[in-house]
Amino acid sequence: MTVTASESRDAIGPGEISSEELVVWRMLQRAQVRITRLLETDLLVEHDLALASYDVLSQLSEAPERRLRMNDLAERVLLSRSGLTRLIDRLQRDGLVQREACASDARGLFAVLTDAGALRLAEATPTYLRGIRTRFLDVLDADELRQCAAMLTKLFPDAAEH
Amino acid sequence: MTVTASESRDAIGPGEISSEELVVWRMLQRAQVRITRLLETDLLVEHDLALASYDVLSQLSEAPERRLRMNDLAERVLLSRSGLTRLIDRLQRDGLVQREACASDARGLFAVLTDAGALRLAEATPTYLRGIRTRFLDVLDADELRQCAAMLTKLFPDAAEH
DNA sequence: CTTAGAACGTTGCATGCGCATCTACATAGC
DNA sequence: GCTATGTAGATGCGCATGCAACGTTCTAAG
Repeated sequence: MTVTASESRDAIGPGEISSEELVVWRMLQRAQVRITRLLETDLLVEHDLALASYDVLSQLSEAPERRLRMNDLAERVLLSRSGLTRLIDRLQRDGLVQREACASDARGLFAVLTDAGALRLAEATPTYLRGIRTRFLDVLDADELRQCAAMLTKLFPDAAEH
Repeated sequence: MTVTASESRDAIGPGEISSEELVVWRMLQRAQVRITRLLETDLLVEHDLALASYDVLSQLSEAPERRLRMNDLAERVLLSRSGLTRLIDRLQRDGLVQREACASDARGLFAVLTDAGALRLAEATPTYLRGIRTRFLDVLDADELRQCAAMLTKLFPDAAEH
């Protein structure tokens, strides 16, 4: 079952995938995990803020009236509804976010960014941007960045939203 | 820290990052998370195998004598040592892997792929390859794949190993 | 109006992970 | 040889997450 790249362009299994292609996928996985971890530890060390928390604050700060419905927010930060419930619990406990009822739908709640949350976000943002720049953007030139964007758009046509 | 100014006309913060660049990063995050989740649920549904478990089996199958030191394996699958200890516990309980002492270093252990593990891997591999192909490889053409590989190599020069 | 079904958010539960710590062994310095 | 430091792997613990189930509220069919 060892994947020996004997046949150059040949299929190595039912998937018709060359070993070079597989390597690209593995590299992508490794790169993404490693960059994300570096970013997260930066935020944790310098601002005691998890990456998921940063994402929530960031999304809220860009939303109209600094508020989003729980469901909507969960989708944007790629969390399950229950996961977001707990995360908002923590952020609310820390005073960075608060819940507000929704007038038009009694089932719904808004997560609203507080002033303290906006401040915390502003403090952490330089760290976040620096991390992305040094680990990702600086390494690629303008052409590569365009190519990257094009590929990502093909991979997930709706990924550009938000 | 190297400031290789990406020459962005509309720098938006202390990090000198344009909003387009930030969007690329967000898209990358979203794409990676979503592809990984789809892949994982495929494996879980069809073979009751987590992605991390698949990675372990896969790495072992490619290693000489189907065995790797715990430490080495942990690095390859991007897991902490304790995380790998528990994962190998589970795989061993399921008979897919077993631990063997290391002759040259009494502290060390090998994780060894069993025949049952190799079989399970063989069963799951078509699902895995199909997922990567349909969600990733099929979407990109040969040029894009080369560009992708080039970028990843720049991002992590050592990411190509294994 | 009534009722069935869907949607929103929360909760119980199980899981999987990382950090700090521990023990056993290895290696360098004396 | 003997001690000090480092390394391999396991363990206690806490935390974050997802799934399934629940109550509440909205919506559509009759």
